[in-house]
Amino acid sequence: MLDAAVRVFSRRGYHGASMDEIADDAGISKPMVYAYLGTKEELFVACLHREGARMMQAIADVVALDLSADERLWRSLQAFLGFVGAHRDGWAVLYRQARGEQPFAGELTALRRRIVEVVVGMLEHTLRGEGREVTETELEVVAYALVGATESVADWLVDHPEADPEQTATRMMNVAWMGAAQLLAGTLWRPPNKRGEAPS
Amino acid sequence: MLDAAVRVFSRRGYHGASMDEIADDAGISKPMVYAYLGTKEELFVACLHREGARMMQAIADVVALDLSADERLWRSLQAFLGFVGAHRDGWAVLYRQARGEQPFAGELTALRRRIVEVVVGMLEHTLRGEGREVTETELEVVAYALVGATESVADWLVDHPEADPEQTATRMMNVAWMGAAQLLAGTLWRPPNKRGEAPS
DNA sequence: GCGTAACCCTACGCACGAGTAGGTATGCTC
DNA sequence: GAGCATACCTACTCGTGCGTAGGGTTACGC
Repeated sequence: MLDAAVRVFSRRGYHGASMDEIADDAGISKPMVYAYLGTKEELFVACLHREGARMMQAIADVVALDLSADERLWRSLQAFLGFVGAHRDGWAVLYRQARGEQPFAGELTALRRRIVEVVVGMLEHTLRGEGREVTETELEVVAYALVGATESVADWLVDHPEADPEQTATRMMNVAWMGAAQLLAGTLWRPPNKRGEAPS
Repeated sequence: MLDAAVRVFSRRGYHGASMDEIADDAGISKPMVYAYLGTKEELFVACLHREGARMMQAIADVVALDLSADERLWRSLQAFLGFVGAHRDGWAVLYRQARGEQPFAGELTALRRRIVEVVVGMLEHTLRGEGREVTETELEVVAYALVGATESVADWLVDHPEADPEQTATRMMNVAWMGAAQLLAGTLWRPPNKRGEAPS
């Protein structure tokens, strides 16, 4: 039922998808779709929520495990990339469609916010262990960078079906974690200060 | 003229924007829009090309400079984030709208491909200098990760107008470059191999 | 067998917006 | 000043697709 909607939305885009086609794909008629799931907008939101919840679940399952910081990150990346690999349609709906349409951008932002919070939590947890202090904004930017990097690689993965999600996760680690490891160790990169600018 | 189109597209989205509104915003009438810029689709492509070209130019200008690897990356990040900060509408059109719509996804993929190639070039150039060998795929994944991370941070920047693009670029460096620095130095993260999996 | 109710369909109304036809004003040529 | 071209607008046609009204079909009660 929702599956059909997700398929069609992912093929045609939100606007390109007609309720007729969704009904057709689901093997029922249009009024039934309206009876069960309401308007097109409600239907799309329902898809969004289900796919989003599934994704969060896949990640949360891994984060909940009691693992070392690096392995937890690696496993999360695997979970995320694995999920995207296995639910390409859902991913397309979530990230390629929802983002552009104002009515849904908010939903997506909320989802992403939850993911970022998970990542911030992981970073914070590790930092606490190391006894270092970092500002909230700092963490947020880093988390956004990690999440964005992973999303981008997920996109790449969708376009390269021959690639192995697990190996890709490992490659991600080679950028993300090695960078984060430096940060956690307190090594900072500083801009060259040639023109005598006053540091903030 | 195109400016008005970019504004409206960024506010309403591709489908949400009506030619009437674009004409109105531009201070002319609809037939004039058709006379000057053709159909809605052609108009959008024109916006895409202009904004894309501007962005590439902003980056290319910096990449062309003869700089050390880290400073070049940092300056590129600054150029990119600075551009996004200064052209939020254009960015919204490019990345939030074009991505979801099949007719334009190709254009965007091409643009992104060019950016990735620039990044791959930077990485390769540096690696050559270090005398190390890495596979093309490896580089591509890393480049996608960097580009994605930056796009994501750019999005964050759009939603946080109070943030300073330059400082944000520096923060990005703290993830991207410190990670890349490890890679360039040949330090690799390897997955824990608890369950006796055969390494590939 | 007939009423009735649950269920699902075909076929439509209606709004919206892309693209255009035909008219009007302003300036330029002779 | 008549003829003409250029620049622009108002007002329309027409397709498309969301949402629904009203009809057919099956199953059950009496």
